[in-house]
Amino acid sequence: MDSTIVARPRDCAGMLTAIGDSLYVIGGKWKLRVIVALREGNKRFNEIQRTVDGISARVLSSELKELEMNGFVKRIVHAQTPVVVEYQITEYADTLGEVLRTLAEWGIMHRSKIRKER
Amino acid sequence: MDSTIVARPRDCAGMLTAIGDSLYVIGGKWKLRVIVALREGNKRFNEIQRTVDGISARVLSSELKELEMNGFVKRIVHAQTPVVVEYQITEYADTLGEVLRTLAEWGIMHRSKIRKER
DNA sequence: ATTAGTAGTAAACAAAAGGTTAGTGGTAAC
DNA sequence: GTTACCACTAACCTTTTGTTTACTACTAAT
Repeated sequence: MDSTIVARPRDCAGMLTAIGDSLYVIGGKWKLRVIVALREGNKRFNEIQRTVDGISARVLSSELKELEMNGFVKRIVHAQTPVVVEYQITEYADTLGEVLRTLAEWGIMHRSKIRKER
Repeated sequence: MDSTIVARPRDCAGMLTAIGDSLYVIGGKWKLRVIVALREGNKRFNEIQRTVDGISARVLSSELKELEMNGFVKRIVHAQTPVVVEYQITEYADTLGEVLRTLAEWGIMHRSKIRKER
């Protein structure tokens, strides 16, 4: 048993720092989308770029570096002709499963609400 | 029974558009934090600004306008001396409950992981 | 009488995020 | 022999986001 606030941030302050922590790592326009693309089994740079609609090579490159630094992705270089680079999703990225699920569900719900309102 | 893809986006394309839809509305640095602050019962402009650490008046003002446009917040003006403005969270904002919960839980988990790694 | 709180807005600016274009050096298909 | 794919990256530019300061016009406390 621990007495520190750890599991359920019902209080506003705890909720705010916890959500702040999440957004610091997986916030922004692209990070979650790249993770979703990789969960499907996509692996190569251009493949990811084709899957994640609208992302530029420059931005994808920097997002992948940050995702690697945070332990969501492993970069594997096959030093052959031509150089093939694989991006592999890690087990740690699986901890985002619920976040992705609830976000996707909410997105679907919201879209259908908008459709009805027109 | 409907045959359209609606409930569970296991496929990557559906997941990507659904998450895109969510981020379009609740993405960015501040939106979810302002919603969390309002869920606690906070209501007035300066009160929200004090709760959401780091937000400037200008940004809070524009975030509140967007949140109002998207149906998460109602702005209620009590035209008295001095003018008091209440920001009330709507029922629709409650649909974000699960999203907030999973994000907060992940944030807590991630922080403790980082702590262990040091 | 000064200070602080009420809810903001305008202006000017800085910083962060993102887009576009062009290019590397090699292979492989048409 | 031209085009296209591979995995990027540098340079430059635009857009978005955010900060700071100052200001409104009135009230309540010290």
